[in-house]
Amino acid sequence: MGKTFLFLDTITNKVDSKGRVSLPADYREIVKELSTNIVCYRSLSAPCIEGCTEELLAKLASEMESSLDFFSQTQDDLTNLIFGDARKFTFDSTGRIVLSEKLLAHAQITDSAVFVGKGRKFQIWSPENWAKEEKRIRAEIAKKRPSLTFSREGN
Amino acid sequence: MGKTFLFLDTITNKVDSKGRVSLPADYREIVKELSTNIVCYRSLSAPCIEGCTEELLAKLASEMESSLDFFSQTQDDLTNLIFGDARKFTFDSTGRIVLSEKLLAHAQITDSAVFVGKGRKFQIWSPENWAKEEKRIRAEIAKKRPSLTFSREGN
DNA sequence: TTGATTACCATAAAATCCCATGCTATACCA
DNA sequence: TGGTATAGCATGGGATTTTATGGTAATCAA
Repeated sequence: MGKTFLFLDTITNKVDSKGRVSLPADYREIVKELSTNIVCYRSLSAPCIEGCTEELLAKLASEMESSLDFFSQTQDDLTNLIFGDARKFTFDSTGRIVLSEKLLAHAQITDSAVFVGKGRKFQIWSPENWAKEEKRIRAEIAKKRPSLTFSREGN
Repeated sequence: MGKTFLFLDTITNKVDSKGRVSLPADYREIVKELSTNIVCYRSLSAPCIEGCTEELLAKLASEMESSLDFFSQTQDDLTNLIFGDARKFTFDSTGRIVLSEKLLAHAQITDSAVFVGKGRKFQIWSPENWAKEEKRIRAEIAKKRPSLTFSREGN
């Protein structure tokens, strides 16, 4: 059934005055392969845009579809937040999507966007925020698992 | 197999003196794709209009038929309310539906309508009420999952 | 016939598509 | 191995299509 796919790598592309960005070629490949679409929304936990396949969101929707959930208040709140914010993004023949003003503002992106693969999902950051975030993550990891650090050349 | 479809995004359109509103293009696409209809009714829990595909209501109806659980009586009452209130809305060649006085009044909509995607369903709010509601939801979610909140400075 | 509802036309703005160009990484050949 | 051809990708700009929305005509019911 579900084909395996992973959003990987970290790629920086330019955002032009119309808000257009090239979706990394590998991501486009996934979309075509699964004949699905890309869906993006403001991350709830960080100043970045989050993206995934429409498929993944649809699965979420199906789980909330049963009659037991039809009238649930909490479900209602959650779905409003997620689906109300998310939007489908189709790319043109040259592989670009147009990010909305709302998303760009949330991620503080102006003229460059960093795509960061996260497996089933991916994130889009401004170069500045991503630099900070990456540093934070590495520091966090180093703190939690000092045994993993073996060379200092990276930092 | 049910095709995947999702009502997404938050879109504000004008309501003219006749009660006409453009159904967002993406929503129209879904209706055409599934060759179904849009059904709207007064929300039972909020001052807004709720909408979904005719298909979904049909599914809800069959689930109620076979549901024997403890709460079925209550749910039965709720579905009665919905089915009694719901009406089919077809859009014209320019993509507009005409909302009834009853629905507009319930949602306190005068000259602008905010469509909020909820996955299999969507809601229609007045801009004022939606602003309040969105604030309420975000506060609610933040309370329940404080780990999700972030500060703009980046900690 | 009159009031109300529904269908159709027109226009401006916005979103989308497509062509052309430059760049980069890989393949290929001497 | 080094230099060059090639294919794929990113990006700029302009043409085209869609969409929202105001207005008018046609249809229906009382």
